[in-house]
Amino acid sequence: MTVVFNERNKCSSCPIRHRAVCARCDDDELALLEQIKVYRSFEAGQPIHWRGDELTHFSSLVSGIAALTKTMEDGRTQMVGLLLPSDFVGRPGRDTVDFDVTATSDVTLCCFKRQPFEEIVEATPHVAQRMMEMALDELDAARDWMVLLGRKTAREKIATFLEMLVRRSHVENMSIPAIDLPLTREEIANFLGLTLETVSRQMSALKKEGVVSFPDRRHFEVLDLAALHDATGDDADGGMIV
Amino acid sequence: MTVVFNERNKCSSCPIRHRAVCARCDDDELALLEQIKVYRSFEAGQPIHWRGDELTHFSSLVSGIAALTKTMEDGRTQMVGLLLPSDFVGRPGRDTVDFDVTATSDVTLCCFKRQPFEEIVEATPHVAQRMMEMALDELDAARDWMVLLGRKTAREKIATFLEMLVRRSHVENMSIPAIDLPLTREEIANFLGLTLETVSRQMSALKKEGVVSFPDRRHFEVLDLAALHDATGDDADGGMIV
DNA sequence: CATGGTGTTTGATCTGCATCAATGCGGGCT
DNA sequence: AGCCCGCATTGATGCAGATCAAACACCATG
Repeated sequence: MTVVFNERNKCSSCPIRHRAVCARCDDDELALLEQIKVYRSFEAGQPIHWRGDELTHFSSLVSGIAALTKTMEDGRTQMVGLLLPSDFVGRPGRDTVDFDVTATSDVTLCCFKRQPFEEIVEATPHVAQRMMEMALDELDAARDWMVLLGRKTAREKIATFLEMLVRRSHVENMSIPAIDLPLTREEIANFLGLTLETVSRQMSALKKEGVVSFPDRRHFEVLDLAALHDATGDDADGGMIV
Repeated sequence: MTVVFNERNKCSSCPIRHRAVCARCDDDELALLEQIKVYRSFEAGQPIHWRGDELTHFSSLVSGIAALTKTMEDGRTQMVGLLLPSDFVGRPGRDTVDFDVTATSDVTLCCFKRQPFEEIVEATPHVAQRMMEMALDELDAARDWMVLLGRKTAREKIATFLEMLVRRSHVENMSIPAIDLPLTREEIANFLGLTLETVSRQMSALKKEGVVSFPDRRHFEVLDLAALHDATGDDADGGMIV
């Protein structure tokens, strides 16, 4: 399971770094987690996990971006999840996943060996509960995503995607900083069920309209947040949870 | 959470009817569940639950079909889940859902009052574990669905949908019985991210090719299972879990 | 048996996005 | 500097599926 990024997942004070696992753990439990913890690094583009392979670790993303993708026989691929720092990968009770996990930028993971981790999950209700909470968050995100894929126009898809990035980057100051655009055009296309050309065209259109600007390929700034939101097709408070 | 229909969810011997809840419960736990159980009926087309309303019950579907849908401001709607008999609705730890639940045929639900049910979930690890298992099944289904919505052609969508119904109806004898087609063309369209006209056209095409036949609006027969599978775009053993 | 209503099929046309193709841009290398 | 290579943009064209519109099947009801 992967999990949405939001404030409540963060836990900067903890060695394991993620409230997902540790917020309510006592010292003994934390010590246990420390024992089975191991860091792993991946370069941009490197596969983290192949579809169908045994999942030997649960892990949480410390830095970088990773993508969950499914690919059809003929090569069409669809992203089915996007991992940002503090997101979690793992499926209690399952030992495989049927999608690929790939690092789209340099990634470091904090991994927990599967078996001991599952024992902790089973033994401590609050951890099990947290895992359930994360699974449900993920499910909500997947459902919003389904609306996007099934019913939104290319323009709406792009606007929704950019707005999601704005929300996830939760900018405190209102100084319109450049926001990280962590994927290539092709990856964005696979995320949104489009082609890279359409992604590029729609971004150009939004730029021409003065809604956003792109200082470079890997960043963007929102110039008119209201206009961006209008373009998403979402109602006032709704939108993707991802 | 809703959950996929498959054999392991069924539990015909049990009063609550669903292994989802009861398979590993002892007599005391079953008695407890019996106490908080109440049946509710809905007519075809009737709303079971509105988006945002408080979820007062967990329930499992005893008979009929229900759909989870999300609707955009301008009326575009996308189905994000389909409930068949033995499927489960409920989200441990959450009290609302952000989609509508509607009966698409006459429906009876076996409902459990929320609070006592959650207490049971918290107290009995194997029930909590089963809930997690169901959430993950659902997540897998949602992800397959995302590939369908984002990357498949209309023809592939229809074929995948029909094949899913075949799988879920798990026909024992090979006598090609008429399989239930539990949705209107419009509902199928909302399921697949298409228009009803396109659904109708693609079904006609498959009929003309001798892949399937439609004895009436609400049933179909598979004449050439291999051809149907070829049309899905899935590889040999893959496909939707739903 | 006509009547109306709902859901379905089929046809004609339009259009948004995919596809094919060329050009542009920036960053790393020799 | 000059070159290349990966990625991005932009243009021209085609097509799958949407949209608009009409006919049709089925069922209930008077």
